[in-house]
Amino acid sequence: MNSMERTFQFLADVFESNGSCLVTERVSPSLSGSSRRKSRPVKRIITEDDEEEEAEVIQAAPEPPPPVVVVEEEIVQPREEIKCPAMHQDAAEPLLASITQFVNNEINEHNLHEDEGNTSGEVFTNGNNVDDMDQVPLGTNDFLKKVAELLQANESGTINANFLQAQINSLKDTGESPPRTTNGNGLLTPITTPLSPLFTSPEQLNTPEKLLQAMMTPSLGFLGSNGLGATNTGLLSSPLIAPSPTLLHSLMSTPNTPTASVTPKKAENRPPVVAQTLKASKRRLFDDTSKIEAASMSGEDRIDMDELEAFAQTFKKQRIKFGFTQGDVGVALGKRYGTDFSQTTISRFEALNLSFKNMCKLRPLLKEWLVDVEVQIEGGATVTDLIDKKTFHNGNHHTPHHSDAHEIIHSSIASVNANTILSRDQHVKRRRKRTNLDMNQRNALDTFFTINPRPDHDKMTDIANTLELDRDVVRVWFCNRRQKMRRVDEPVEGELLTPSVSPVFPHISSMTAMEQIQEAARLASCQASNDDSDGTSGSPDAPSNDGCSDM
DNA sequence: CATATGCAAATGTGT
DNA sequence: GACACATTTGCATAT
Repeated sequence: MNSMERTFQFLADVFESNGSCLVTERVSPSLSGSSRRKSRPVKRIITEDDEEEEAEVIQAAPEPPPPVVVVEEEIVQPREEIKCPAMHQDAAEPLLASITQFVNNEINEHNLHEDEGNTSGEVFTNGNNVDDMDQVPLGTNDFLKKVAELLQANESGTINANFLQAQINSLKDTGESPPRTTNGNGLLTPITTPLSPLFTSPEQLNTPEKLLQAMMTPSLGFLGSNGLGATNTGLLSSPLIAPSPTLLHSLMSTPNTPTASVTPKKAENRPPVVAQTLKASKRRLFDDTSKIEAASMSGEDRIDMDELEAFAQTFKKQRIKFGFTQGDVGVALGKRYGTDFSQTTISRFEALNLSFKNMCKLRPLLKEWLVDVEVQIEGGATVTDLIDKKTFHNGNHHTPHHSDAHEIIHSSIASVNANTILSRDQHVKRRRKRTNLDMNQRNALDTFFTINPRPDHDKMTDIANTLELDRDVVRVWFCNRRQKMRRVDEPVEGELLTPSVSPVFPHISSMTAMEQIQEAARLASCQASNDDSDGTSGSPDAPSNDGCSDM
């Protein structure tokens, strides 16, 4: 989608959202706690339906907005709460008319007088589409240029509601840019429709003027050549003058994608616990942490985020080009750094589905690996060679034993000058392989938890023995379980949550404590596949009998 | 088969 | 060492 398409698409959306709120309410971002999870993915490539945070960071930029041609301050400032009355279908027309009028005014005022445009502080470095606008003299910003382009095509000095609507319809129907050719509907009538009475407050983004201003602001995504915004280089594109992201979110909001402005249940000193359930489904944009981090950043650092995105993109491209799968990369990294990563992690990295911090942490590793691979290939190595090596390593993957990893690295991966890295990563603290609890173990643990969520050391040991699990695994399980329970117990508004105590056993709730204990013990012993279920070791029943006392 | 994602295990940090 | 809480990471499985 080019800027014009987006612009019109936006308009189309606006008019299409019957009965919907053009600008949805949004609570103060700083407190919104919309992300209950402290750390959320960095992904910031805005997709059509992204409705949350994102530019908060940018907005927090301390720098004052540079002098700009068209963008007025009022849209540089807006933040926090933005509400508006719902815009109904019948309000569309007046609004459309207003927009049209506004555009006309803007054009007249800013551009049509100017000749070859690009006068005052005008910068259009991204110059997308500019070239094919031969004689469009507009010089204020892309949007107006587009409008002018259309006008020109329409051979009219003005545009009107019908024309706009036609463009919108055209866009909606074809999914393409509105045609440049004459629209020819005799659409030269100046607009006379007054502003919709629905939009009156200057504080809100509910006037066509503001809508347009928003649209004309590259950082809002309606203009510019891509969704990254990184390539918008003109003054108007400067993130520093970006209007509140709130605007964007508001603008992008639809009834179906409510701005998840979840009110934090607790004060900032104790951030709300995250219910990962919902969050995980939509890892996206900047999280609170990122915002904070980014907010404290200045210029260059912030660019880093763009670099991050760019790198992720590049990385993926190269990776694919070289024929590596995500899993391959994960393993390769393991060889180099002693701690391999899963396909999942690589996938998330590429998709920017990691926290900002996490992205930053992984980037250098991936970067090095990529560089080495590139060097090797340039040095004559065939992709096949690399893949072979890679494959070879894969073979060892299943024996992720610390020391082994090093051997492997030294021997085979030598190709990729791992030496450097290795020396630096002698520590190689391997992450414990994720334990996969089977159903019986889960059930038993849940039951134990029901009985006593905080078993002491001894009970923990008993449970571990009973379930044939590492005591640490059990301990961690209880920790995580309690964590989960807290989340459930303190659900944030609007969150779907399951009962705190896992209903693993449909019948469990009707059981007495003792029955539950016995059941747990039974399961435990069953799954243990051992013989001495009669408790010669005293384990099966021990934890239960003792443990139940406190419940 | 490769990649994306839900859920939760493991880890890090501070107390 | 244990706990709470936040965060990272990966298994299992969906796409």
